[in-house]
Amino acid sequence: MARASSTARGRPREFDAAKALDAAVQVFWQKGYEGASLDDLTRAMGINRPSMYAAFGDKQELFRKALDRYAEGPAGYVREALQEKTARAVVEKLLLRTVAAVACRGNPHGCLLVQGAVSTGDSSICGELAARRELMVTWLRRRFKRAQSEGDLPRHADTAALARYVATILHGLSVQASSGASRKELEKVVKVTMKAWPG
Amino acid sequence: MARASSTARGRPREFDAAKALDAAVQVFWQKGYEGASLDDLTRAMGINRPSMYAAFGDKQELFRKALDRYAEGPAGYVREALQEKTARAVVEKLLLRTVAAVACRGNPHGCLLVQGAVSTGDSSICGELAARRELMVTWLRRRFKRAQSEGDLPRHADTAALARYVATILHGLSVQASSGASRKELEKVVKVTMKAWPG
DNA sequence: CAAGATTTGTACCGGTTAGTACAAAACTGT
DNA sequence: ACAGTTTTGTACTAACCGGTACAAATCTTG
Repeated sequence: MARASSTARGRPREFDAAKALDAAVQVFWQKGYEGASLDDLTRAMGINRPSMYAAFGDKQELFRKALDRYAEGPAGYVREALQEKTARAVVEKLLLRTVAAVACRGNPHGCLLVQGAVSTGDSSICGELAARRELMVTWLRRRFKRAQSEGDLPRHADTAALARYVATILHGLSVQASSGASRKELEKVVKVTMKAWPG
Repeated sequence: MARASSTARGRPREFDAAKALDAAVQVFWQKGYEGASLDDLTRAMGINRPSMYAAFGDKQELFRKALDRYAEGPAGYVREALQEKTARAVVEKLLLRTVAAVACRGNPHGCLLVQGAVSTGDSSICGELAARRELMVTWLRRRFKRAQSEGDLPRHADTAALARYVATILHGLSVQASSGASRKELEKVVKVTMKAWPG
């Protein structure tokens, strides 16, 4: 781990770690955790195996770092969406940006947190992904409670149920995209959802 | 392939092919296509490898037969649900039975069509699953069109969008279940969905 | 120019994968 | 009883998996 930039000793690395990680994200995104072999990964990253291990650790660690990177990059819109003014605006922005992300040309179809592995032999990875998906439910529930206290969501609304409902659609959109649904089709799904939204 | 029951010649097989296939369904359901190794499968099926190959073909064929079996068995409720009298009843029954199926104790959490593989190195399997998931959208769209002609769904409703919407929730429920959501939580999601359903 | 530190490329390791060859076993028809 | 047919169990293959040993290459420090 880079010694605080004091002075880098030894042979300097010849690749951009951030770019390499982005490439790894793409591979995991497309092939999932188990489907992505180290050959796939290192080829896409443009580095050889020992360089990968030195820079990122083993495959699991690389995957976790890819998840972090994904959350900041391609899925960075989630934090933005949660900051919208009303619960309705939060949901609409979250869903529309998700549609744009999962049905985008140039990117693998679907969400990495779903594509990565919904079931696998590696229960550690499976649990990690489940936990990260559950985080979305927690964020939504908190945001909806705030919305209640701010008056833009009915007081009788079941915030936990609504949060789970939105997360269900969110992850459902990912599956639809990986089934080949187009962006326009999924935008209609968002339209249907919003028409029914309380408030 | 069994010669029409004329007279079975040669050594008779010592296992029940249907039971063995059911066991394979369970393994694929729990571990996904790639995660399920032939050792896992044959062990659960109670047979050895050559017997499996002779009876079911290679791993892909076994998986396809497991999908067929799944559609008739654990997911057999889908056909029933589509025969309900109104679109609303169809959706409610479909979603509630899905919740019961994906969050059931004793069965792997989630739906085989999602758990099986949403992304994998084997694009053939991935496409097969995507196609089977898409079938659900087709069935729903047809059913909703019928509902329109029968008057229990508004004529201005976008049947394609509604079908995609319900399929989105359906597959989303599977992801939620594999993230650890309880049956009660998911039943609340269905409640939220139905409250917003037109008609 | 050395000495120490770090990265890079090659080549390998043991373990696991899907798939199969082959012979023994268990049946039916003659 | 014998020939023909099919299943069963063992043992194997070739390819691939994640991970690593090792030496050459490239840097900073003294």
